[in-house]
Amino acid sequence: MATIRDVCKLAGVSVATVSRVINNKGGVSKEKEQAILNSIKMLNYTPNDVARRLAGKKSNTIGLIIPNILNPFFPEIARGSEDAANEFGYNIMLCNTDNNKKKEQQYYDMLLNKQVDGIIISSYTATPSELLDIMDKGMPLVVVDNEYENHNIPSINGKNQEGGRLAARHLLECGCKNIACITGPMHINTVRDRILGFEQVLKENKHYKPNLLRVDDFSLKGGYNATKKILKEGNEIDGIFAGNDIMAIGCYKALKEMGHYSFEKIRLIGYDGLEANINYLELSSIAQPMYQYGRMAVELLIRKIEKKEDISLEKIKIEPIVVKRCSTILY
Amino acid sequence: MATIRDVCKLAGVSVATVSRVINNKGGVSKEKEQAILNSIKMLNYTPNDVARRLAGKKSNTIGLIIPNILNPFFPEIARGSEDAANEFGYNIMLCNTDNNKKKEQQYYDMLLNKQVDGIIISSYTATPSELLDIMDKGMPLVVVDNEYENHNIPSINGKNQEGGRLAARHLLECGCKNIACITGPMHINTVRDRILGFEQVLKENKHYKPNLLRVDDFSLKGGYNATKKILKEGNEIDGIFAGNDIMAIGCYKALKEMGHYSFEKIRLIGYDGLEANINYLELSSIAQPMYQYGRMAVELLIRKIEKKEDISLEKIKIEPIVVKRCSTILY
DNA sequence: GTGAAAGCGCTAACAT
DNA sequence: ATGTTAGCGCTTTCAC
Repeated sequence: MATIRDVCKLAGVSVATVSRVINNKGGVSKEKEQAILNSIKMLNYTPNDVARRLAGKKSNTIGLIIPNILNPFFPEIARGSEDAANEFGYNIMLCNTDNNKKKEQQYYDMLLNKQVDGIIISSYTATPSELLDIMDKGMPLVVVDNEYENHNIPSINGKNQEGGRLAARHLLECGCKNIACITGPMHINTVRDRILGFEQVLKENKHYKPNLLRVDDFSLKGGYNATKKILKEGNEIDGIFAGNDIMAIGCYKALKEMGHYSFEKIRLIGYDGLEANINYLELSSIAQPMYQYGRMAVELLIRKIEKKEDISLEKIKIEPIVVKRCSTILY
Repeated sequence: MATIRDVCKLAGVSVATVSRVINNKGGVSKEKEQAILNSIKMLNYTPNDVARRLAGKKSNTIGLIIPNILNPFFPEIARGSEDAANEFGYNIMLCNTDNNKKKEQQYYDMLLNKQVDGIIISSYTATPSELLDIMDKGMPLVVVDNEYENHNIPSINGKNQEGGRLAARHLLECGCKNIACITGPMHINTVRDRILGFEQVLKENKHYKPNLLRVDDFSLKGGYNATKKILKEGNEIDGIFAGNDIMAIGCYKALKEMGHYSFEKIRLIGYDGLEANINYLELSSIAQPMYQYGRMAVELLIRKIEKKEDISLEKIKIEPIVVKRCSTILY
């Protein structure tokens, strides 16, 4: 690979002048600039990112810390981040933590050590003080799919309470009166918010039934088991709000096995609005634009990295929308 | 962050001695070694990867080039790679190409420029000579989910012909006589091989019907459309081999819409064996261990990176297995 | 406008 | 066994 020295020899100038040109610093005569540009073309020269980084510049790399790329929620965030990063000339470093604090910590260290320019993190387990520590070390950071109310940590998050309200209202509009809620672990902020909004609307409409709430794994099996249980207990149910689309699929499976082949008697709505490839049952869902979350996180990060803007107060909240499909709208 | 100089000052030795210790080069007295180790602990020192790389060592980073992380096939490869990489102290740089040659080329350049230690690539479009060029530049490389017969390019790939044969045999065993094949584009090597094996077995059993082959997009919609077409043409069909699981889901959807709610009259088998979360219809499939592909690719790469082994002749071929589920085995 | 030279943090000859 | 020093490829200050 050609180095800056090859270029400056060929162009008959010093390294400093070449550096000025490749960094658009100005103060270089037209002739020399042209000569340098030509030499760069000739040699097919690209400045070495590693050396640049060591000399105190950017590494053009962003770390992406997520729980698990196998969870269909995260590829959308990853792809959104990667597309945006690519447009700005950055690469994405992918880190799966399984919500394991030790792995998470290990990745912070690796990313700091590799001197990435910024970190995007989606985690149920990260505490505000851990994140603030990272920011204090001068590492820009944006949280995705979570937020920290009383701390200056920039984040992109859906309005989960509002999403819960939308789900409740939609099921009520469908005529449901006995609505169950089958959800993931309540220690997850987004989950708690969804339930909060959901129950609020039910209470307002006098349809709140506390015994129709079931907590289980955020997985297909979790949705399946919870649904089976709640039905076997003999509860009268005519609607289900599932904590996410994967659980909703599990619910559907359970319903089907118990003889509910159509959604006539029991309506079902999920959360997230996963891509059609995955939600091919076309279950209704409260959709959030995860791909955009990824994009926005990168854009925010880059405002900080490149323009030194203070983004610490930016807590972006995205409005969810109801996607009405065949599990709530009957034909 | 502490540097090697902070450590050597605190320990009262030279940088070289510290370097010897952190690289386990030996030839350091017990006392000094202990002093250095202590200083490292005190200062919470970690050698800077960027500086190390610039001084001619590894960057502990591996590039992963795939078509699209949104395609449920690739998260498994990504997660397998990442897990293995992590165990060896490496990070993964994620690159989505959409099988676009320009993006692919751009990523090669970025990864070379970033001086990653190796590249894993899954691509329908990359030509052998492009890949050999990269290897010639001293960049270790492993191909996943593809292989190049007459070139010394290391690869991890499923035995696709064998997979096609397994699919055909299984459908025949189920009593199918008029078996359609709905597949993705034939310019993809893996696809061609699957069809080859599939047709071979049908021919051997005198059940080959050339007019029952349909090529469409490797997507849910592709499977859906192809199935509708083939049925509307009035073909007598009692079995379908779908090119991958996503297409199989599309087939299922079409079958259902055309009145085939069970698999009694038309059996269906897909390919890949996607994770249960995604294939919750529990369609039968010819399964390949994509997660392992990712792991093995990293392990191979690291043998080359760390032990300088010649891996250019390693073309690993993985045996697929038949996963019999409710779309071929009826209860 | 241009160049020489120091320095980023580390490794590896080469000396001692 | 240990230290000195010259790079790795780039940026940037400081002279000129």
